[in-house]
Amino acid sequence: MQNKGKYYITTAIAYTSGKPHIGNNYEIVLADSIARYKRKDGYDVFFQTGTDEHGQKIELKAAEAGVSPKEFVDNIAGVIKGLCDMLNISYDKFIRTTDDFHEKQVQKIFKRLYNQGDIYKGAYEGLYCTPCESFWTESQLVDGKCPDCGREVKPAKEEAYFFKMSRYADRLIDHINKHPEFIQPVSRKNEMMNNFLLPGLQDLCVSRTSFKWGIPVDFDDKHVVYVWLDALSNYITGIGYDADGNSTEQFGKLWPADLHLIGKDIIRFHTIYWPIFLMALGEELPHQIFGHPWLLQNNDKMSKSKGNIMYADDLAEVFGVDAVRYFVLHEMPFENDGSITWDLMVERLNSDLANTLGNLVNRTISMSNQYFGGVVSDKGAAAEVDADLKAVVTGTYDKVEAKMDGLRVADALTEIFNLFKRCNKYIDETEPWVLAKDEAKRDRLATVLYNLVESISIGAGLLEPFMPETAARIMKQLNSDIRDFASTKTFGVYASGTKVTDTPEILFARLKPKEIDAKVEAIAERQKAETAGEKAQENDTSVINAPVIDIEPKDEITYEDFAKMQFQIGEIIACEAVPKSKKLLCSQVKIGSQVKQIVSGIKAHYTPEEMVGKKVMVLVNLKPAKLAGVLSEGMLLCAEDADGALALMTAEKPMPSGAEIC
RNA sequence: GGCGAAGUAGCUCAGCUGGCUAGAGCACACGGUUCAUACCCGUGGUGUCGAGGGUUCAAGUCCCCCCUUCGCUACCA
Repeated sequence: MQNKGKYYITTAIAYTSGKPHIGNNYEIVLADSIARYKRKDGYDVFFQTGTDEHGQKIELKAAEAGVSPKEFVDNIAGVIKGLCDMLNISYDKFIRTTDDFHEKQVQKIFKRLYNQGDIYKGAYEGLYCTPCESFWTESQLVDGKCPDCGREVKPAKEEAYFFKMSRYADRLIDHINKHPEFIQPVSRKNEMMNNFLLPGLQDLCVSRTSFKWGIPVDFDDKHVVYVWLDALSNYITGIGYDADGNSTEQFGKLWPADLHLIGKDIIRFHTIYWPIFLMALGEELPHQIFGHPWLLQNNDKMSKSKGNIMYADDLAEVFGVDAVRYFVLHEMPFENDGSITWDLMVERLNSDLANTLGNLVNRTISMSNQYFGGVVSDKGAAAEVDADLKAVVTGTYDKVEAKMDGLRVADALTEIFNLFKRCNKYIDETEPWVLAKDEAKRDRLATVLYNLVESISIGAGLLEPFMPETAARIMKQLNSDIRDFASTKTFGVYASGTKVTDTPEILFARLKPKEIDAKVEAIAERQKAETAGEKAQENDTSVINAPVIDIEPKDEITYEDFAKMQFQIGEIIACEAVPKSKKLLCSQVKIGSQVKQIVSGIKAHYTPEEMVGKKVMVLVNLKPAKLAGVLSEGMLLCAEDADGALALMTAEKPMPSGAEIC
């Protein structure tokens, strides 16, 4: 194949807060298939993946585990890299955001953007609404007041750096409109335009002072660079970008990226903030960003304590690496989420891999051995039925190519399997076992088997980017080299007279769903045991390493300020979800002899049933307000942890409804 | 509440700018075959194309309204 130019593809970098499950690994298998395909198709491919290793969550998790953040991420990054290698991921570069060169460049980038005036510090002082905990731009204010609650906005207390997004918004809108392929699938493009770009972009906070585990802002070391400027930059730092203009030759060659493959949850950051950062740096924008759907396990939430998380290494142990690759690639639709279960895995393995492909290779080799001692020769005894077989087989590359151009990887695989199905049909059409009984048809029989071996070779050549091990195993049994794409378009390349193996190996063994039950059960038990172990460990270290949370201090208040607030114990006597709202619960709260209706955003943490009967802390004299159209006459108080989990405040000893809290 | 997507055979889904008797895979049933991993090949669907209106010679495909599910977003006192 001629050189078609460079192709730079990336995945999102994986967050090192824990071991990723199969739903996370899906992305990198998809990226690997595309990378291998493009490479084989004549592109000079550079494929980068890696890990995102900073942030408060990791700082906390490391503290919980009683190790330094660096030790923590070293461990997880090792696990993630191990999974990549296990899955045969052909990455050219595995970048870690704790890599020295990355950290240095992020600092330089930050400084440069600051010097250019794209990043500014505390410019929002005076436009911060404390009750709403929101920053507002001048244009968003209504009569100079908070557009949400109508109250005065005050100077911000949190010192932070912001990126002036609005400066580039129009250019980005223009770019998106002129490049319809930029955001894939297109439905995502509309979401970005309608929700963020057209209503007006807010500036983005790009630094934090509330935790330390990050890249320090070198000219103001109270601050660390907040996630996106750090993480997204990996796409350029990994290939030798330099913010001072001394980028490497490699960077000049590879940038802009041809494809950023990411999950649909982070499309906003890749299609809005990242392009704008690049514009600010004067670099070209990536050609395409594909926000792929998710691979879900049933509709069941995966959790370790339930023992139902599917990890790539467990799956590979039961089914084999290529079966896992096949499954995630085949089962994933282009736009909607796919689902994975053990039963579905078994079904796909049996029908596609064992029956259609494995059995085809096996029966072909068996016949060659049986009739010709394994020697496959083209005797030129053609017949009419051969024409269609050859047409289908040699035409498959073009079909696959068309699908891959549109990133329709699942459909590309289907085309390849259609080739194998056509081969099975060809066996029925030619009936080699009948030919074998007639000595006069020996040449014809040889030719039929040659045609089959040649067809399988072509199919294996096409299959290689998706299932590299399988392709290699097939060609080893056929005693020939793997085919390049060019030679999959010509029939008759397999060397006539080659002897295939006389001990055909089963490529994929059929499985019965029951056979894997025991293995699945063992995996579940192991996961449960691990969580139990982790919990025990947490308890052991909880006294010395208990995680703590620091929040931004608010202004000092006087006793008079405090005395204005009336807190009482309230008993929740009824509770129901607020219709048409996703997060709100509406409770009837008995406070002394009166009953107040209070709406709270805690649906994700408590069910209405759980709420009823609780005696909780209530701020009683808060001005009533309507939430989602429902009147709320007070506030239930909760504690909130770093992950946003909520816990209602209750009295330490039983207290009657209405008791004052003072 | 705003914006958007989807609702097609038991299951998973294709059906582009409207056009001939609405398709594929899996599962199921029957028939054929035996080289092969009880495999392969063939045959089999009266599906209200979510409900109801409308445009048109013609609508799963366009318009209106409704229902359901999902995504993004807002609210979250």
